[in-house]
Amino acid sequence: MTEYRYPLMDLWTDDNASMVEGFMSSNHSPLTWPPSSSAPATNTAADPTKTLNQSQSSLLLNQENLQQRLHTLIEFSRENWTYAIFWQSSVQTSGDSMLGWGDGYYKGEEHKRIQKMTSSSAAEQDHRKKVLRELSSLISGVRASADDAVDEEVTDTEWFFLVSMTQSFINGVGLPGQAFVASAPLWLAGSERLASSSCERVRQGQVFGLQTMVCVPSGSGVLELGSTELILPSSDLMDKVRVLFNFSSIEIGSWPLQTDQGLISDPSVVRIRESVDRAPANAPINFQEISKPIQFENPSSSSLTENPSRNYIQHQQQKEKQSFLTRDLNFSKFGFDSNSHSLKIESGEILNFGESRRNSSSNIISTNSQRGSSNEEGMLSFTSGVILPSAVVKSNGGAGDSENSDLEASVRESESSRVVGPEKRPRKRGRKPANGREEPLNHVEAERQRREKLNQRFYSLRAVVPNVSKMDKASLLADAITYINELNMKLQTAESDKEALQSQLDSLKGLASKESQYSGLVPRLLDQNLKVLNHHGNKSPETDIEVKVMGLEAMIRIGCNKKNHPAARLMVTLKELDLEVHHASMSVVKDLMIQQVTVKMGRRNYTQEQLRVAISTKVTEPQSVSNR
Amino acid sequence: MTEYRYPLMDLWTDDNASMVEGFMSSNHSPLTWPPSSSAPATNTAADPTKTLNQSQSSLLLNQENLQQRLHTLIEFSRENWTYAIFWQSSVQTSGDSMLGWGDGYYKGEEHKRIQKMTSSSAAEQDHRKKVLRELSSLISGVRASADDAVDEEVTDTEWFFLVSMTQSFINGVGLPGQAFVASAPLWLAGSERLASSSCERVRQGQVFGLQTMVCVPSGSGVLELGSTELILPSSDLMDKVRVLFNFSSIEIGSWPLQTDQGLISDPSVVRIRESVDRAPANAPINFQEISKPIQFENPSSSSLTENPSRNYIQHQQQKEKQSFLTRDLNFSKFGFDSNSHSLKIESGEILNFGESRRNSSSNIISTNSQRGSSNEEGMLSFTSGVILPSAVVKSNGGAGDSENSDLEASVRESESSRVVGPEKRPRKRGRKPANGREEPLNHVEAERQRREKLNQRFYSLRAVVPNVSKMDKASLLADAITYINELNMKLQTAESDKEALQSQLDSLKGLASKESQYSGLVPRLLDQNLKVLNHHGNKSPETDIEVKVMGLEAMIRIGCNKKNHPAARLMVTLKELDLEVHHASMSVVKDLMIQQVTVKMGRRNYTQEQLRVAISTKVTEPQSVSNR
DNA sequence: GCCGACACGTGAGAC
DNA sequence: TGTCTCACGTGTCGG
Repeated sequence: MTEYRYPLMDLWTDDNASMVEGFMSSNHSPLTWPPSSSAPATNTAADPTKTLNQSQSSLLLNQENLQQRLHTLIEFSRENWTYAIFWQSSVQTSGDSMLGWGDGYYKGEEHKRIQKMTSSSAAEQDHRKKVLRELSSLISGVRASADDAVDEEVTDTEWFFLVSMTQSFINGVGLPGQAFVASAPLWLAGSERLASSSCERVRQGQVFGLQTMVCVPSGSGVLELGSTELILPSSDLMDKVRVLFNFSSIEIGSWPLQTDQGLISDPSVVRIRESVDRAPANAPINFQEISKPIQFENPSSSSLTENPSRNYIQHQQQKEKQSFLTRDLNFSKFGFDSNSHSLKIESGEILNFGESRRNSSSNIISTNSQRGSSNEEGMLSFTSGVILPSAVVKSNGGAGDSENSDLEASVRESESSRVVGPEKRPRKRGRKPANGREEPLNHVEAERQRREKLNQRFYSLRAVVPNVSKMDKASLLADAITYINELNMKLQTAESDKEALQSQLDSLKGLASKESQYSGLVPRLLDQNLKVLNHHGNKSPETDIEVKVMGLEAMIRIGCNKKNHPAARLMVTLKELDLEVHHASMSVVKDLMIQQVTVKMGRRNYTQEQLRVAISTKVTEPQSVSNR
Repeated sequence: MTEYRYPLMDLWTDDNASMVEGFMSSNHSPLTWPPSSSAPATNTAADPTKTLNQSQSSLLLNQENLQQRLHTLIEFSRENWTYAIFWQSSVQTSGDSMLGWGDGYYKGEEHKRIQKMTSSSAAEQDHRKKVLRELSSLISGVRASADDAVDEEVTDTEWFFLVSMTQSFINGVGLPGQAFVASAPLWLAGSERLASSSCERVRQGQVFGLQTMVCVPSGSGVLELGSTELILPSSDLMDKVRVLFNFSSIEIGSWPLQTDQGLISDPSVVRIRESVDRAPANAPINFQEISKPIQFENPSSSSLTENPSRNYIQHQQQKEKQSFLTRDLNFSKFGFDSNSHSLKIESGEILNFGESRRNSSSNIISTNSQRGSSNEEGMLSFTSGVILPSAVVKSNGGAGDSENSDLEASVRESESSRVVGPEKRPRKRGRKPANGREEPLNHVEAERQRREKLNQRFYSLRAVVPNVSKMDKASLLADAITYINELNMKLQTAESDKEALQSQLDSLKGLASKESQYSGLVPRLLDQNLKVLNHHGNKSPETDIEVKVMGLEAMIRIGCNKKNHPAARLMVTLKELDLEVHHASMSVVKDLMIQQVTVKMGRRNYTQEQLRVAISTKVTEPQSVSNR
């Protein structure tokens, strides 16, 4: 595949600034999380050279785009989700798989703004504000008005969302982990359900006012949604997730309703159950230990493939090796060094190893400003550091964690553009101090960042446009244009179809209502169908299901109303459960259809109860989206 | 509005070349008009300063995008349109309004390829080929293999489309003009209807095999569609036009069916009725006379607004004034000068006055290669020249007309990159011949064109993405991304709604079908569904299907391999066909599954053959992955 | 060696 | 004033 690589960066920092500002300052609604909020993500692999190869698969999650998708998912959903988080999976050097913060979008609770604080005490509130204030002060200098921040209340869910950034789940731990390992969505609705969960995080969510939490595995991670409202499972959400997060691999079309217990086939996978959540808070963060073993600093040991662009990276590493060391060394300072108040984030600090070359005058460590990169060869695997202080609800360690690279960037920036007092360690190496004039050098940097930003956008676009033929920028744009046109077209067609159907329906309704005989039945049917429109699958009352499992064979007998093609539903269900129909017979008596099927279990073995539950949930669901 | 201006260019010429090639050469199907075909357009105003202001309204039609939209409109339409043309409106200095060629997309007649020539005589065919050959020779050098062009037949509609490029309509003349003036769509269906039209063009269309012609006013012009098939009016098309050509102003939502006569409120508007069409063919084209009075050459007389960017234009004009003159002077040569054989079109010749500055080394007249610009301050209003030879079906005047700026571009190009024999007039002004070395100069030019192309794409993207906030490139990209996501979302929602409605409808139909009176609607619906079903037709070999229809009941027997859940497929198929299962039985013998089903037909009545085809296509389809 | 695509540094306009 | 965006010419890489 000879495609051009676009550097995969996360975000441009002007949006960062707005995020911080939006969250901190009082004149913005603190409940509306700006679209670009994010925090360091976990990377997909600790070895950057491996990640480089991965980055050439064009389906990689890219942060910006991720944010957009989360945004779209939440805002266009019928249900009122409070937040969405994408937990990004990664493989540690130890071989463990881990889910860490990928990106998140916080919408907030709509009607809670007035009677804001329901559960949290004033002390807790003070604590939160304090943390945020410290965080804010760390990033102060972003805007002049940042000092008067955090006088706004911090809602429970807001806080829950915030601290989520620090969490991670190893090897199937917790709700996201379970969903990921089982490759099956988990839907917890109802406070009791949440409260009784085995997942500490879920219980905490319940404490913070959540009533619904959902985890949907999707591609390289897990999508988590939470709501303070009670939201029942619907295929609608699944469809949306499939559309927005279609990573070609995972099929989430049909899924039995599951609790977070059960259905995890191999219990041994859950190794370190909740150990993360029980890690001590306030643990000092020493990134030094963690970043050291990362191969990134040892280019000679990671010559896996002779990828030409990889040579760039290595070359880049050679040049910047020492800077990395110093950065990592200084890294533990963040959040504890009160001198960093004066640090300033310049817009557009972007981690930029994805770019191929730099000319000699610019061996800059252009770090990603807001989030650790989760998707490019440049990512530094700070994630291993993120694991440690997870679930830190107090002290600035937790919150500050999300800002580490930001701070790093600001450190670098302060070196390059401002004259900072001498440090113990030779921090200043990042930039050649003298290159003649100083002003154009900054300009150069700014321009570089602008280019970077643009490229970032390009890559994001690349991710949402299917079938981009030539990886070429121009072709990409052209394809995007045609794609948009096609989408408009399809949408238009779909909606005119919808209209036609609706009118057809209306006329039919008019007819049907004239019939005296059916007038009793029609309203019910309509009702039921309207529910279908709302995508809530409720059981029709008069369905009885009998399942008998005998060894590898099973017998299923269902009696139900003949409407809505129960035979099709049952057969599709069996197909999805991977049950091979051995014999089947359906008969209709008046309005009742009786189906009797014998199946052979294929690769999967279900218990009688599992089978019964799966079939009954699936079959009584009016609408299955499995076929299309 | 403080937005950055993107240069509004029409097309990049590599696509041009492919267009010419695709149309000319024999190894490409000549019926498939490449997506980038186009021809000189009329401008929206003769005064460039006015146009400049217009160009800052972001809704301006841009050629490339126009082409895309036409493409989309045709290809995604249910009906089988043969071509689509957008007639761009413009205001002459005389105050007259005029519709001229904006852009066109030719799809062709699908099944006519074999028995291609139906009406045109061999002489006519020769004539067409000759014209095309001359045209081809004019542009020869584009590709090495361009010499053996035009041995393919030129179909009637192809020719009709081609000569349309030369036509224009003043003040409500002709079908497009009437539609434009009346702001109402005109739909002519049926040969008689066309033949009896007052519009010469329409009658000619009928002669060339069209059965349907439609003109829909849209924004700054009129969209014309034609088809060799009989297509009855539908709101579907109108909707599509509204979506694709939504210029915010014109509402074409509901409209009475109208002929081309009548409904023009002010008959006086139709001033020069058909005078254009009756202009003598073969009239020599003297652009000199026409281009002279155009204000464009007289910047001092057009100081309407003190737009800063306008200063650029004027400055630009000052610099290039003389070139324009020479160009226009030389213009009449095109198509008659056999010496121009050796001219070459290099890719990416773009009319480029929209760009603000050029450094001193590049006072180039970068002309638009294929089409005259219809939308930017740089447009030359060649349209006034185009009027004259309109409806010229013979002589190369008609066809060559569409290539004038192309030729101009090639002239310029030949000057810049190749050493051409000395011309009578000082053509060479376009480029400073010496700037030191020669090789990097070409590189510079290439790079410039590449940038131009990119900008062009950007602008096109800008046109299809609504609500682009900041005109900034990066923001544009970001907005495009969110827009795509939103579209996907909406589409998904719409389709699930559609599905829900459909099922609702199905269930209701089940009820209503008991009323015998309402089977009149069925055939159309059925047809539609069968088309959908016939979309894919790969049958697996060892499936045998037996269908017997007896009145309202039908019996289906299928024997096939038990793999891939044939029962589920059959049941889903029956569900989709709205067949109510009365009884079914499936049994497996070794690898063979035998299914036997009796169904009752609901609202739809199928013939035995219909049912058999529908079921077999559907059931033998392994997986229907309609989306993506 | 030519061509296309890209990133880069740079000067300049806009706010 | 700085900040941001842009177009331009150039060096360079890969096909």
